Parts: sequence; C-alpha cells; structure tokens
Amino acid sequence: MAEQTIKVPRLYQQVAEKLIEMIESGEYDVGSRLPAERELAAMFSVSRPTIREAVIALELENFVEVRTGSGVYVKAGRRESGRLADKDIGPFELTEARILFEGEAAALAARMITDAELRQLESILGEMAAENESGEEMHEEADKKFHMTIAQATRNSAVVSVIEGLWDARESSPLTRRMYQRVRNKGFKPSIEEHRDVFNAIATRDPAIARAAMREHLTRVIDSILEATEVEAIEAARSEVAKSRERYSVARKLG
Amino acid sequence: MAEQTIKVPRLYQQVAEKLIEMIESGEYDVGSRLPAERELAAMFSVSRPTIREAVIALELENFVEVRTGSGVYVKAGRRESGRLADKDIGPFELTEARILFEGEAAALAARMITDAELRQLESILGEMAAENESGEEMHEEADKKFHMTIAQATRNSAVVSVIEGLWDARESSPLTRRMYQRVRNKGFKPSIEEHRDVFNAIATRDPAIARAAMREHLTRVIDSILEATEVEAIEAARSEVAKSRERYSVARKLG
DNA sequence: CCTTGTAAACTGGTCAACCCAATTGCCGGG
DNA sequence: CCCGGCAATTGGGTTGACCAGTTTACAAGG
Repeated sequence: MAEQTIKVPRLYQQVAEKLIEMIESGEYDVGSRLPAERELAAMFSVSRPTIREAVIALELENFVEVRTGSGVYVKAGRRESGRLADKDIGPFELTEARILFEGEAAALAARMITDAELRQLESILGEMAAENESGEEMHEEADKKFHMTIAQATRNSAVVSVIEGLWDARESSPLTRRMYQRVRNKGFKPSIEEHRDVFNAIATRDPAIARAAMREHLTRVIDSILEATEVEAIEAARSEVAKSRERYSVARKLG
Repeated sequence: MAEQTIKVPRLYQQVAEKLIEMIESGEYDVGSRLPAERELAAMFSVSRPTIREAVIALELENFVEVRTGSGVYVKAGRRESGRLADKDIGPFELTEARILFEGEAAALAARMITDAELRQLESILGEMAAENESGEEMHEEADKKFHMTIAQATRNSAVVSVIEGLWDARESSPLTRRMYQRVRNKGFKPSIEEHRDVFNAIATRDPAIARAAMREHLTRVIDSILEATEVEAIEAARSEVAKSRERYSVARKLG
C-alpha cells in the first residue's frame, strides 16, 4: 500500500508551467517571439496539439498573444509572477480577509459550538494528519473541513457562505491557483500543531482565546505564502494585518 | 484602407462561448456531464482538438472539471449554489454576520483610510440626509455607498467583495426582502447620527474605536429589524426570528 | 435471486501527418 | 534604391489512430 496513485498533471499544464517559468525568468523578452509551435513541440518532446493547448492556456492568462501566421509573442503585461489581473484576489488579500473574518467566526463559534461538533473537529485533526502522511494531493480537504466545521458551529449561514467563498476563492483564477500550487509544492502542509492550537482554543469556549488562536494560525499561513512565493512586496505590503501589532490580546480579555 | 478584415475569432473561442451560454442557460445542470468530446465535435461540426481547446478554456475559467476517462462535468462554483445570492439567509443572520465582518473591516479601514476617502465618506453622509428628506426610494443607495466606501478603504478586494455580497444578500430571498421592506415601511431610515458616529470613529484612525462604532451601529440595525417585525416574530416564533433574537445578544457580547 | 468479476464499451489524453491561410522575407527586376 | 512577387515560415484546423483510465453490462458463481 506504499503505492500511491500519483496524479500526473495533464501534459499541456506541465508545458504551460515551464513556458511560464521561462517567460518569468526573462528568457524571452516582452514583445519577442517564442519558438515556433513545431520547434517547441520538438523541444518538449510532445506533439503540436499539446503545445497549442499550452499556448492557449498562456493566452487565456494574458501571458502571450498569438498572431496568425506570425508567431506567439510575449505580452507587455508586467510579468514577474505578480501581476494580478484586475478582478482576481491575491493570496495575501484573501488570507488577510480570512484573518479578520474567520477570527470573528471562531470567536462566535467558541460560544455556540456543541460537544458533538468539538469531537468532530478533533477527529478532523486526525484526518489531516493521515492526509499529510500519505498522498499530498488530498490534504487540503481536511483543512477546509476543519475551517468549515468551525464556521458551521456559528449557526449562521451567512458566515458559512462567506467563509466557504473565501476558501474556494483560491481556485477562482489560474493565477491564484498557481500561487497556491507553488506553496504546496514547496512542501508547506497545514500544520497539525497550529490547527490543534485552534481546536484547543475553541474548546475553552472563550471567544477572545479562540479569536486570537485563529488569527495566529492564519497569520502564520501568510508567512508561509510569503516564504514560498518570495513574491514582490508590493502586494504583500497591502496586508496591513500581517505586520500589525494590533493583535487581539488574550491576556487583556482574560483579565 | 477603410476596409478592415474583421478578425475572425479563433474557432475554439466561438465554441467555448457557445458552451458557456449553454451552461449558463441551465441546459446542463451543475454536476452533470457534458456530451463526449467526440459528440460535441460532431454537434459543432469542428474537430476534436478544437473541442478540447474550448474545454480547456472553460476549465481555466472554472466552468467545468475534466475527469479523465469519465467526462467533463459542469462545476458548481461558478454561479448557482455559489454566492450568497439566493441562499435564503435571514435578516438576523445577515446582520449578525455584518456585525462581525464589517466591524473588522472598519477596524482595518481606520488604519488604512486616506484623507480623500474620509472626505468622500463625509460627503456621503450629506447624500444620505438629502435622500432621507426626499424620496424614500433612493436612500439605501447612500447607505450602501457608505459601507462600501469603508470596505474599499481597507484596500482589500476580498473584503470588498464579501461586504458587497452581504449587502446584496438582503435581496436574495423573498422572505428577507419582505422583512427589509417592512422595516423601511415602518419609517426606519438609516440614521444619520449613527452613521456620523461611525464616520467620526473611523476618522480617529483608531481600529478599536472604529470597530466598536460599527458594531454599535449594526447592533442597532438588528434592533430596528426586531422592532419592525415584532408582529411577524410572533407568527413565526419557532423559526428564524425567535432563535436569532436570542442569538444576536451573543454576538454582541463577543467584543 | 443476488452478488461478484471481468471484459467490453466509452471517455479523455496524446500523437502523427496533413492541408490551409496569413505573414514574412528574400530576390530579382525595374 | 524601390518594389513586386514568389517561397518559406508560422499559426489554424482537421483526420485518424492508439493509449489509459472509468463505467457499465452481462455472465458466471454463490
């Protein structure tokens, strides 16, 4: 059973990935032409249809522009893994919002949660550990389940919807998807210890403690993303919360 | 010179567009399988590679999910069961969520807001007053604008999108809409004083003060709804309203 | 009768070779 | 030096075939 079905990404995705790397590394200047599809096919040892699929993927992400009969050209859009297309939400903004909102959800959940839900939460920690051990692919499932269970414990469907939306938003655009993928590839897995801390905090049924624990956990998530993506500070700088000292003080609330 | 050959969109784009239309028109339910690539190819009278390209486009935009050996399935995330809209969220849940989330947004906004935005906020107070005087219809516009301006001051698009979603959610279910209508009919208008308090609090640029003010404001909103719907609350005593009535006091005490 | 295997049918994944049309570039004639 | 035209190059799209997972139907076995 040591054998795991390693999910082989589709070929065009691998090719697209490599092409993006090449473009981001400046191997092809903006405005310059990429090698012909036939050449690329030879380079990557794949067929031309596969190359075409990859090119289309890059085209949809605004990395390149294809001119019929001429070639595919690197688009002007400021490259360097950063350029968030207007509409999509970057991982930092996303996680910052989660710090704010899930912190409050945890606080409310601490007040409302039932013993049964607490047991369920704890069992999810087990699942998470199991997933971390085995296939890397699934491990986010338990993580989501953990956070959603807390959300549901608030007994507020609006809260549940918002938090689920925030979670799913990471899959919303190819760009953010790639960023999270990068984080995963770097070996960052949801820390059991951190989640257990959150669990313990909620188990105290003290809102302030629960909020502080959740904020702490998500703040570390931001740190992970930062570390993994060595991303331009421009976007990260927007995250005031990440560097803020205005953390909720557990001690203050306890007194 | 005047004659320009209209650029014919690439074939895969045309196909992708048609497929999106079909999906959005509900021709294929979420979770259901689309016709096989070979069938689609026959349907659109194009080759299979072209269909594949179109499918990849939909996949990148999160419309569908491709399962090898099985088929391509319509994804849920995009619309339908996704957003807060048509989720049937009661007014109390909604406002409770706003207390939690907008409170935090206000706190963050207090730290981030620019002088220009502060001026804009203040001018919205003026609009609100004007709307209260004249037609009742419009006055919610200024109210929304007020809250959205604060959200935008956080410089976090995830926060903005969540708060806008929460606002629009009041139009989601018929029940919720009727309740808000009732509140308006009872003569409850967004209080300028309350909003000015929030404005002043944010102007101090102190997160804690801003959060408290926003929570206070929204807590009063819940009171208004409670008061305005008291009769209804008796009818539906065992459902939402009664439960929420006891609930919101919990949220209030969290801070 | 129900269960269980297993093989066939189906579906996406990929490849190879081919034709077409637009673009580019070279080359020779003016 | 300029310009027209032809040929090479490039993307756009097609056909047909084969492979590898999934699903399904059907028959053997309990």
